[in-house]
Amino acid sequence: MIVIKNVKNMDLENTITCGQIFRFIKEIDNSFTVILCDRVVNLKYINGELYVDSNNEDNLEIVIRNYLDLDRDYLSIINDIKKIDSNLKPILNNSIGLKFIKQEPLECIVSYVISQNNSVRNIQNSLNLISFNYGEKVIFNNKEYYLFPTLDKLSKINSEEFRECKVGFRDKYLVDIISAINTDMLDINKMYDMDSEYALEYLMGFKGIGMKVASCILLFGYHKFDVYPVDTWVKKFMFDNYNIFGEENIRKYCKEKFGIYSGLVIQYMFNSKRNM
DNA sequence: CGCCAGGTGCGAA
DNA sequence: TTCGCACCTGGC
Repeated sequence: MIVIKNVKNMDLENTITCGQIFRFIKEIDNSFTVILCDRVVNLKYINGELYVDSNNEDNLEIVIRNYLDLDRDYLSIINDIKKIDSNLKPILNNSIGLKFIKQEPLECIVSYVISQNNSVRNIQNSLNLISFNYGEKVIFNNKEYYLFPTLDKLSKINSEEFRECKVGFRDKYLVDIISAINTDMLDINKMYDMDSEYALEYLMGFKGIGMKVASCILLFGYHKFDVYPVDTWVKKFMFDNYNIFGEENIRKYCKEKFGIYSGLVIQYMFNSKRNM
């Protein structure tokens, strides 16, 4: 167990449960157990201190600081956005403490391909099945957990085996995309350096990745904050509050108004549906 | 039962 | 280029 002190403006529950990640467990003591790519961690936030327990304590503070993006000043970003549009104050105040989790690109890509036309519960179920069947077993606090499989393991799963993990018609997309990653046709490292617009087009060149999924991958897997998934909730919000209708109009409006913060603003809008 | 879930690919106009 | 539709799965 380690303690990370002086963690300001942290809404751990919202950050974990707002839909960025799928593999977490809310414990009865209000802590959260989260399965990262290489370890299982239990997180508890009390009065500005983050208590972190894990089966693997190597570089634990660094790993968690990076994963939860603790060193970015989200409060000043939120204040900047308020200056751009004061009408967003209620939503922004509601999102104080929401961090953007730095996900592993590979798991992020698989997760969001599965997410298309799917429910959160089904997505979680599929990802847990894939991990159970093909991932490394980890014992933590006397319980068994399964890490998300490595690329090598994933690349050996065929479409029928994916179906057994209840991914449905997305099986073929997964096989093809994972094969592309494995052969560097889809270079998941190169995307860090790509311009957002280019990276979107690049990802959408693969079947099973449309605008929504590509946006989520770049926002959550690569922290490209100028990319924004426009979903049904955001559409409703924009229509109700700005009388703007249609995905393209929403994109244009947000890009002009919020620029490099567009992705954050959109996520705050999405997040607001949960608590307001 | 039928409908829908943080969509996407496909074929038809 | 745009439009409508089918699609695994599980919950309601």
